[in-house]
Amino acid sequence: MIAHIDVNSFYASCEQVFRPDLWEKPVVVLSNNDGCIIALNAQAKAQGIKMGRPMHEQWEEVRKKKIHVFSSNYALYGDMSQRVMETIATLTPALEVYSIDEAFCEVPEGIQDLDAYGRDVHNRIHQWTGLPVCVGMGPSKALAKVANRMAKSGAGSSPRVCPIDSDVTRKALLQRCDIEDVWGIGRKHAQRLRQRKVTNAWEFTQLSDAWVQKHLTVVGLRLKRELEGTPQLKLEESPAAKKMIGTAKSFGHNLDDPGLMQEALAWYVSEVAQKLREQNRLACRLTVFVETNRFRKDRPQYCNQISQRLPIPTQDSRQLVQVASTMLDHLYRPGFLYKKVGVWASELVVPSFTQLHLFEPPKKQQSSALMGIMDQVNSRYGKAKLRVARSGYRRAEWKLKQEHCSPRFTTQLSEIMTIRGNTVSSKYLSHDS
DNA sequence: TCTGGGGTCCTAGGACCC
DNA sequence: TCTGGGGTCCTAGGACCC
Repeated sequence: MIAHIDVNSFYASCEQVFRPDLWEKPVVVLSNNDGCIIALNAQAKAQGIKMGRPMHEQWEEVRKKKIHVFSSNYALYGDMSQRVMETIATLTPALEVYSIDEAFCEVPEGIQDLDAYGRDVHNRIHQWTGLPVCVGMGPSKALAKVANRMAKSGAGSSPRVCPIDSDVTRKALLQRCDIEDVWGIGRKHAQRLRQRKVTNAWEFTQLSDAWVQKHLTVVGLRLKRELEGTPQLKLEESPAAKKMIGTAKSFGHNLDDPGLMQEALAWYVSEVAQKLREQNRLACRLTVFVETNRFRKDRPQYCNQISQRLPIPTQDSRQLVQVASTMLDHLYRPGFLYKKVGVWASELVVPSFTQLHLFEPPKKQQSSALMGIMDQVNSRYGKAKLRVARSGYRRAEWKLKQEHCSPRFTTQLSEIMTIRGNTVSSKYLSHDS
């Protein structure tokens, strides 16, 4: 039996944990650049706020309804996530961390009362981290996901908990699960299925294998089996090695200055290089791309990318920045207002399996010693304190906008809360609290 | 004016091999 | 008039996830 656990409105809930003044209040969290709403709690939903909509259309409404707004604070969410996962690990023999706010785990052998187990999981996480979760259980991952969905909508056996432990409940819950809400059915597939009069998960399981495979590929077929109760997906206890590592962020303002774009790119490439070193991988291929703002109908649009195999696989920030910079020179066209530049490292290899170059002697040791020192300095004194010269002197002119960020309560000593007597006080709390 | 970021997997089609 | 078969590798694009 597999359990699926996820935190309700994770980002919004993280913001609320350290702000008792916001408990029971509507809270939303914004995407990078404060562009869109990417998380909202039940109170904000109840006020009619919608996920994914651009903020510039909603500011007025948000102010009028006194919704509390936060920029995303990944230092906080990442740390809270780790605490949740560590808590779940105390209640299961096997855990798969599926995303920042979700996990699959094995229900321990010999558990008779699934409902009680689900409540235990919920209570422990709530007590240890302050975060609310829902727990779904079923014989396959997809069914555990459906069960979780149902737990959220209150169709479970007790609040926040829902086991699928018989064919009767399986059928009943699949019938209550809209086709759009099935894990693996996105917007396009849902549309196509609706055209075939398939409106819920149960009807999906009644389609022929041939049709499903033809229109939804083998992935869809696998999903159908999972929903029928035959597990197709194993619990992945150790995270798979990354196949690509990249970063691509919108600028705070649109740019036409190639020098600033080079700075931003060098910064992103350095982040990617650091991740490569953390994960002990060398990149054999680098891809750089640029984009203008596709929403601006009044401006000419341009997007393009270049991908290049590296002569020698590397994780050295300097080499990667240099290659990427030349690629950007080729991509840049004057006369456009650029919104985004991005970079992906791919064809990642383990250092010991690296193919040597016939003509260039390896300089690996120097490079890795220098990069090692750079990483150490930065981990001690702060991100990018030591960096490639090309990046980041005029960062204010391109970095993303984050005007509503909460403190890094759990990972930065200078930002933790202070508590005096029975009042919670912090310079970050709003004045009316 | 302002519209996210970081990924994975699958398929089709073209280029190429003998 | 009639122009093969079996295979690999690569890329682009589309779908999905959180």
